[in-house]
Amino acid sequence: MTATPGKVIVGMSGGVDSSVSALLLLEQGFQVEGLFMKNWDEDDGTEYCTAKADLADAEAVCEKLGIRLHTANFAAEYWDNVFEHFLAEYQAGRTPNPDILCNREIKFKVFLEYAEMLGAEKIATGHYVRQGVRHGRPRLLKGLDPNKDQSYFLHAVPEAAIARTLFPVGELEKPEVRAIAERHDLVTARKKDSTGICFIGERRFRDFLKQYLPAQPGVIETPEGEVIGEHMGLMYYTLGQRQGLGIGGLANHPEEPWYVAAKDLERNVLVAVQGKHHPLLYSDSLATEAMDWVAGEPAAEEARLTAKTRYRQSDVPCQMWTRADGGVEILFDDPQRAVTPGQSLVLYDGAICLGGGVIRDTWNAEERAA
RNA sequence: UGGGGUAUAGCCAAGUGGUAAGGCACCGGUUUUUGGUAUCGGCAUUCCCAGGUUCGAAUCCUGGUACCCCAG
Repeated sequence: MTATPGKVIVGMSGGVDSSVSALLLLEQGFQVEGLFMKNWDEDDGTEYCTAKADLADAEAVCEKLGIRLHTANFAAEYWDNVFEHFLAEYQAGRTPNPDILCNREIKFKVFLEYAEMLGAEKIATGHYVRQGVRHGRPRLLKGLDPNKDQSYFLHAVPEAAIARTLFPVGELEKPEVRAIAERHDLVTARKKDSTGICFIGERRFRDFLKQYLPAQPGVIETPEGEVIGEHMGLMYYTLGQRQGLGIGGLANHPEEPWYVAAKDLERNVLVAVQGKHHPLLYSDSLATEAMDWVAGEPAAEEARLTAKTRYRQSDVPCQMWTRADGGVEILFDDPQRAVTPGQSLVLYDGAICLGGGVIRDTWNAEERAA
């Protein structure tokens, strides 16, 4: 179908950010329509209710704004292109970030194609990111509100998809967004921010994973090999984790909490250390799988940049080297806590999000020397 | 069945006559479009049991019980 100039489809989640995005685009003169996606077929009653409530909220907002709301179900694509990878990663002992894939594979691919089919020129989402242009090319920039910046989640989206997307709330801070919603009497104005895996929602994590993967219990050891507890299955734990270890007070050990330092898949042993800043929790270098460059290409073969190893941490200075296999190697100026394989390293040049890749290996200074 | 020691919350552990510290674990809230992290709050009317002394006992006395150590 030929694109209609000025026609934008907004991904409406039923939250305040997408609600205000649609509103702002209308005020800017775009021909706006909404799309509510349901990409997870519920397996229990509780989630069914929240998805239903979200749809109802999206409908209410669209009615208020006088725009049309489409609905679509991409559950098959979500399962094949996001969820199966998610499960495979857990099975391999890593800690995946499904929402990064969800953006690349669903919101900025399937949704974008669907919007094109509806005759839209562009899509829009409620993400807190901005766009800029550098050397004549579109750039993904951090959101203005440092507390809400979501560029980490969009680093794997292709440059071309970013160029066709509008991010109306990226130039705002969250309180302003809520104030705008309040002023226009949108039902989502005071709705709590959603959390949990996108489209799946908040779950009791262990119970959720247990439905898909078999758990193999084993023991928890110190790095010295002392058995100090039992784990319910390595996949339930991630590096740096404190909650859920169930290790109480031990005679001849300090009164400090225990954290996951490593997973020994071969022996099915979880290795824990005591104290939040134990050296074994830190690493100063890493290597990634093949990178996704939202900026189109690596800045250079070697560069001084900043990077995040997880969402909601401030980016820290590092040295980057590209590798022939498409991955990069990173050396941080300062050791970073709980850098976790499966999570993504995302690189920044100032406010520009360059791209990122899944962390494959990590090392500390001693390991590099060896 | 000789001697010695210890019994306080799920765990570690303060407290030796004045009305049960602290930590870990766990549970709940907040933060958060992953998993985590962080943060706030909750968590022993009761100190192995039964008597006794005392105005008052986890603390002193008596008798049990359990576990540990040494020696047999």
